[in-house]
Amino acid sequence: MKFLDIGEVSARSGIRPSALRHYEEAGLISSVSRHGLRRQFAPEVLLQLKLIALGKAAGFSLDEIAGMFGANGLPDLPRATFHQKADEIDRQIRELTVLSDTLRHVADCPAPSHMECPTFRRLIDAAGKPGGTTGNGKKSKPRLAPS
Amino acid sequence: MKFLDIGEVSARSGIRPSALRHYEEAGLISSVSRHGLRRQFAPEVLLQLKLIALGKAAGFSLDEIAGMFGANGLPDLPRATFHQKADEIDRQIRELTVLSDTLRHVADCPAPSHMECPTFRRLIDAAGKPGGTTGNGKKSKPRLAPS
DNA sequence: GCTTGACCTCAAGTCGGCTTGAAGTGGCAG
DNA sequence: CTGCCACTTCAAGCCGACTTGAGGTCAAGC
Repeated sequence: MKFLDIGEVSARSGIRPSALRHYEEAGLISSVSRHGLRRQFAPEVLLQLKLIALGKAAGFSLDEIAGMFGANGLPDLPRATFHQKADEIDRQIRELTVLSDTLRHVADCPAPSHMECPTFRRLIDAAGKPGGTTGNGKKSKPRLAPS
Repeated sequence: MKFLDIGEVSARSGIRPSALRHYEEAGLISSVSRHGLRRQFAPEVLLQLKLIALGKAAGFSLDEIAGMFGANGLPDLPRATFHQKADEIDRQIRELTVLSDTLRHVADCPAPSHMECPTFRRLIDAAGKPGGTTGNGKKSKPRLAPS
């Protein structure tokens, strides 16, 4: 069995060793053994890391991700939870769509004051509404992978 | 002209006074005057705050948002910039769509090991690609509104 | 057998976006 | 006039997700 040491995992995943150690500490991944001091990772970890990246992109915290995909990398949460997460993301998508539309409108609308443009206000109002979910306390923000 | 003091803005927007002061300091909003010590806000600030919420939901930092919509609340960047931001957001939307699809798949696919499911792997691979876009390495994280 | 260089641990630092706390101000109801 | 209480400022603290740095270990190549 060919294991990977942290440098190789880092090179192949683009994730820094310090972050990988951090993930291991957080229980998101696990090394199969040590070679001397050095962690040895199974190749599957690369796939797990993609999953983690995905979760992060969705705005989940490392803890949440750890909950979804155990250190073994296999998802085993109640299906309903995933649907719920997916719904949450879909809501986020709708908001982003509004934002995108709004930005394009702002770019194109010749009105002197956007605040008075009905289209603009309609767009913004639409953004405010999405489902009253707004009271929670924390939202994540995803951007793609940190280089 | 009827101005709002910070408590009223807070009540109407759901944003804490401390956050509003923070926004003012960051140049995202501005108070029109003071009544004694107290900031007086024009009612338009409520609309501006929606814009800000929108921007945050999109993952922009406060600085970026301040850049898009000045303290006057009026966007006055070069139109091309807005189109560019919109394109960026559209890209983000595509990524989130993949994630949402993946989560639903995970919830529904009966395969014993997702890692071996071709659909799953295809989705994950798709997610991995979106490549080098912003390369910035950091984006903010929105979870729902902080209560 | 000694150097090298990739790895190790642990503590502390960083950054964004606020929140919290202490100490002060001042408009307005009574 | 007095007291209240919402506001004010400023500094410090917090959280998540890492990064950085100091000091240490150790397998392998010369």
